[in-house]
Amino acid sequence: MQKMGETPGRGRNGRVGGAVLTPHAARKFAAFAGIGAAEFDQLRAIAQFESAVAAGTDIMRAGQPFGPILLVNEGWAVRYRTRSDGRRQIANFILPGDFMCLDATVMGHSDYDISAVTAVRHVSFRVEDMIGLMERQPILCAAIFWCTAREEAMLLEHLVSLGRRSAYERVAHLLVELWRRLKSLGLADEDGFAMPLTQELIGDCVGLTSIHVNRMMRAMQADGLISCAHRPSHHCRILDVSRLEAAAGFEEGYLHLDGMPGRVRAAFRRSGRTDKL
Amino acid sequence: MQKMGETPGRGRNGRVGGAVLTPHAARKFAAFAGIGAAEFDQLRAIAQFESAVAAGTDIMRAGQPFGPILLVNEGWAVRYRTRSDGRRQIANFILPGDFMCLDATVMGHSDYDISAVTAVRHVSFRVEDMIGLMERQPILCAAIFWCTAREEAMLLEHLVSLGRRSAYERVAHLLVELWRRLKSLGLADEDGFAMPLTQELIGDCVGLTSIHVNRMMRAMQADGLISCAHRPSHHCRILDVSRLEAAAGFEEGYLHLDGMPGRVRAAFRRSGRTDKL
DNA sequence: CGAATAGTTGAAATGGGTCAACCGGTGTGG
DNA sequence: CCACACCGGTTGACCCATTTCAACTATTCG
Repeated sequence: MQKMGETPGRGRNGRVGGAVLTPHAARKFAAFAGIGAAEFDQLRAIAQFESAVAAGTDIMRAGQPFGPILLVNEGWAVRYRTRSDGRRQIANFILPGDFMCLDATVMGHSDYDISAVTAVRHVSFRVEDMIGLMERQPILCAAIFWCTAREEAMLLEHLVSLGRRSAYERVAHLLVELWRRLKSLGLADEDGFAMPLTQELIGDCVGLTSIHVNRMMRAMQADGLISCAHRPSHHCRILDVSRLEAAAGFEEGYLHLDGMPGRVRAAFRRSGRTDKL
Repeated sequence: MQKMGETPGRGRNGRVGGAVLTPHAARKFAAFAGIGAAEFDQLRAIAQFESAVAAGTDIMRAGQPFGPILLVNEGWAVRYRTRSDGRRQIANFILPGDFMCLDATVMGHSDYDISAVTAVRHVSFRVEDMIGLMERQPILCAAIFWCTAREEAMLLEHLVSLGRRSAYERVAHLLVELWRRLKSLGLADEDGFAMPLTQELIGDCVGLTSIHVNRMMRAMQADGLISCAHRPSHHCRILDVSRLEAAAGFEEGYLHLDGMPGRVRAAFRRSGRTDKL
């Protein structure tokens, strides 16, 4: 969590207005909200430019007024809160295709920090543009509402972990969740994924000491559930998915992989005006 | 958490279409989103009827398809998740003026349970009506979005409690939060509030045993921070607000008492069509 | 080469859980 | 009207999961 500031970098594809979006968000919208390419293009049209920030950079700071809404093209970020004594609690990890600062649409300032875990590339949307689009295209409004509802569902499951799961279960649950999310993005293999998190980040996420996270992960290795390699590129391999999920008490319902129900989609489309851009 | 079912009761004021809404929601909307009486009346117009349920009744069950969106007129409810082994984690307490099942606008089924802590009166909104209204009146859409964003902010603070606060701090924090919320509704005195929660509910909220909640509350009494009376009507008196808040590590920012920023309000109103009901 | 970062391991301390008993009020049925 | 059961709160003794403190290793970076 270091110096603020981003390389406004409009990288290799950084034209203003209609910046390049990585396909993750489009796939997510298509799968869950039935958003077609034509509709998604309207979102793409108001994208401002792409920025690239280095690992460790602060992207948003608690108490500060919101800037633009951001959509991650590549890389991992963390959203967290810091207590006055310096102890930290991570709310969630932000992966490609996830929005950051969506609540800028209705709130003046942030009550959380976000910083880049790995190098991150993201595009910006002006709040006013986003509001305008949501009004013109109710189905996109629904899709964005869906994103926040799903995020809240994941936050609730996280709460269950902290309140009612053992240390072993918490770590296992986090690993399964990350793997599932990455797999749905096409960013994980069948048996594991590239793991950029330190044990300290994991601890700050699941409410444990990094030391105890270490012990739990070594226990899981001893139990034949996972195997982790740090060098050269941190990788986490899941040796037995079903046993790991059982150990975590994992139930996938909260990920809402079933998408938006038809009747809702219909209600939102009824007055959609696809013509009027 | 007992039998499902509500008395469709359209109580003493239960006409269909424009049921009576208690002023809590209107005040909340006015204070935070700048929603005027005329705009709020459009919400009132699509309210279906009022229902009354007894304490302990299940209002929503995890895995079930959503019914209508509900707005609490009176009473307390809990939203929680139950693990397969029966352990329970409470997400939040629902007070007068709060919506329930707002995510029915974009999700098919619930991943949480809600049940009535006290007797509860609430009004229903058909999902389709709510979607229609949000499209016609962007500023009401914003207000509802604001409700969910604020709920998420409170959930995040709750996560901080479970992950990074001691038992004593957690209980203190919950008490302060409840008192503040009730006070902003005009439902608490300067020095305390009527407390319908059992120590078991408090424990399920803050991730502790009811036994340990008891110890913490007695310690807080011994420390001169609070004083609780069970009979006849459970009441919690706060003896020293600032010391209690200090003990809790309470920072009010996450309650977002400052409301929606003007520029957002302006953006949402720009295309508002107040005429077209 | 030396410093900083991440992981690993052990021993001791502790916060909160578990088990068990008891109390007081309230409601119910005989 | 009383006896009894039940629920919620209260307290104590003991136990164990996780933290804390401390040391050591391997690796990367300047």
